[in-house]
Amino acid sequence: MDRVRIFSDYLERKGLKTTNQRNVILKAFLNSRSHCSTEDLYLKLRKKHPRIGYATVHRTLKLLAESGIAIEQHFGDGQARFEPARADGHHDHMVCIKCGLIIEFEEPQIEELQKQVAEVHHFKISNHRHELYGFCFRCADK
Amino acid sequence: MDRVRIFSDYLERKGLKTTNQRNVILKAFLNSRSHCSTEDLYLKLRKKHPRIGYATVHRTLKLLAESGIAIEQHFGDGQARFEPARADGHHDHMVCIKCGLIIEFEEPQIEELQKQVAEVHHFKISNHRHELYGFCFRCADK
DNA sequence: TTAGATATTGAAACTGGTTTTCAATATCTT
DNA sequence: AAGATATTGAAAACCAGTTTCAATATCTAA
Ligand SMILES: [Mn+2]
Ligand SMILES: [Mn+2]
Ligand SMILES: [Zn+2]
Ligand SMILES: [Zn+2]
Repeated sequence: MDRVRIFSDYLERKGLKTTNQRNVILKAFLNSRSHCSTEDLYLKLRKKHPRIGYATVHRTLKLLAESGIAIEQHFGDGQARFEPARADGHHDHMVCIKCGLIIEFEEPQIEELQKQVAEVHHFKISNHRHELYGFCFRCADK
Repeated sequence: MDRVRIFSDYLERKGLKTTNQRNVILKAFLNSRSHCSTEDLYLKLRKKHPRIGYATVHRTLKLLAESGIAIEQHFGDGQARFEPARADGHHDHMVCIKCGLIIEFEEPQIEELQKQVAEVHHFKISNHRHELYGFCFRCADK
């Protein structure tokens, strides 16, 4: 289903209202490069919509995360980043600690193993974070 | 080698000084329950050493992390937690999002797979985080 | 041992991303 | 169209963490 629809359904279910700002922010978010911070998106929006406030951008990103359209990431630099959830499912990240490059990866065997480990401890996983920090191909050989 | 010695060697190597506060904080940290925040350790210390300041506790925990004696963790509640590094090596965590219980796990196969994934992308891992969030055995069945 | 150089300390101020407040405005329901 | 309710943007508050600074402690070299 269309993500615009998913969002308006979510809003209705929660007794919230559809507004112009929310629509504009949703569209800009979906077209944005991945892993953008509130600040990133706010600055990008400001060009065409100078009256939208930072607080509204951040509130809307939180709503998008709650509705499942956005995934909130924390890569250790102290600011939240958001990326559109993918239809093709979950992925994890490698983060270059020199240049900031983010590489995405999927490894079904790891997912399976972590599921097994959780079962051993009678732990019910609701989500997880798996991040590799280090040097990308470009930064590795200095 | 004794961790007290490791720390004083580290301080000397960096041109820093051995002080009473640093010794007291190191000992309290090593005896503390794992995964304690600066606040946790500060409050614990205050009973016997009411003149030690919060800033000194936090500065010392950072030094302990730099020297390899402590590992700094972030479990998504916005505050850093520290645990003594183990002689028996690395481990990862499951965090109960209801009661806060932290379960530690080691899974060499996952470590090996993540190493392989990194190699495919010519990425040189310097450290990683792998955390499972969900419900512990006690909280799972409500 | 002592004097000078240097680092540390604790309290308080500051930082920066995030969250909340609040009065004005927009949306929704009848 | 009017009343009820939610949203908005600017500014203030929040809060873990970090920095500042004058007083104090540690270290080094006579
Ligand atoms: Mn991603
Ligand atoms: Mn641990
Ligand atoms: Zn890089
Ligand atoms: Zn629990």
